Amino acid sequence: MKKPLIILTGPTAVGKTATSIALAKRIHGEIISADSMQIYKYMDIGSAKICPEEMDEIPHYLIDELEPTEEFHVARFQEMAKKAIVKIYENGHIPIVVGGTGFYIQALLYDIDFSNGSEDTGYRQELEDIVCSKGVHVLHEMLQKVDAQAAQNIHENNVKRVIRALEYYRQTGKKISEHNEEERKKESPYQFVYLVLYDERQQLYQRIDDRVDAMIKEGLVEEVIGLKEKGYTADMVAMQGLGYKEILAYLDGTTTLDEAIRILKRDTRHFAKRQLTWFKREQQVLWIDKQEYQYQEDRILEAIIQEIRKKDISTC
RNA sequence: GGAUGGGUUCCCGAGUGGCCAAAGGGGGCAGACUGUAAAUCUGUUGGCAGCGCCUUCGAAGGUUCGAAUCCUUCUCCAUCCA
Repeated sequence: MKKPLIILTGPTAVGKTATSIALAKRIHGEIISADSMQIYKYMDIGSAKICPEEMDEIPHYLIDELEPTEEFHVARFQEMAKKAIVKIYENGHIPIVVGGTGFYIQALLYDIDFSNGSEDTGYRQELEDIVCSKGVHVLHEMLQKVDAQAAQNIHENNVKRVIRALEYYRQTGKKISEHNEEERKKESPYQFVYLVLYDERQQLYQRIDDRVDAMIKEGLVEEVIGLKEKGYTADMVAMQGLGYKEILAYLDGTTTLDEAIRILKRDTRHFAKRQLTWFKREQQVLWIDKQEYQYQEDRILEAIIQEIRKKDISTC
């Protein structure tokens, strides 16, 4: 019998955190955050991180584990999350993966193989130089020569992905398109329930706007000033998160605060849309439409519990 | 009251006789995604229907084979002079 794994996700600001705590308490779960930003220390307000009081005794993993200077990526997430899962099983509890980073969830759920080498900064730099001097088309043609399928899948303007495909070939001698093809066929090693909290667009966008306003009130600007004072700069991955890059632009005098807030709201909406697109194409997801339950938390929770029971996962 | 500049498709904004349903940007909508993913990238955006038709460039008239583009009047906005 496969081991149980519950995934509770959805677009940003839909209300995952509150529901996750209620669920964890109900089914003896422990929470693993699948969030590319909440892993970082000192970035609390902008990442909408759950605070210790809200956790309400429920153990949380992958929150506040890294310094903003550290790099975080899928492979690392997967490694850390798998360790957390083992620990939770040892505790006799059920792991609940909560967070909005669909890519990370997929990597964990299907145990995608990322074992082939680490990034080769030298080679990447070399490729970036080619883009600068000769343009994106030349780089794309290089990919065309070694992996025609990948070249067809990846638009030449998507330099990051073209570089990764080239890097993959260089490190492994294999085509990334073939690797992806194989990984795609994988079956999940878990007995899982993939829940996506959903709300209609208008409603969601309103919540996003309200949440950004609330973040400003809670001191997002001060938080970013603090990070700046600690020496964290815009070029670090952590500082490219929503809420940080926009406020940083304001602090650097590039925009006014009002403009920064406007952009932040807009970018967050765009982000929510991308998340929804991702979940739509994921297999076996169960959508929990909040409207259907009149936005009542207890009814939403009941619906979730029912879905979990259908999968024969113990909820005692 | 006079002078000048201007009113363009959801918004900003180009276009000064045909190649204009109208550049470009924004926003919206849709999509991709297998080591930066809160990132990166793509498509689409008047209506109906098969490169055809219909409505659109402040309003109404006019010139012309043909107008968002020229003329007339009206209207609104901006700035300046009284």
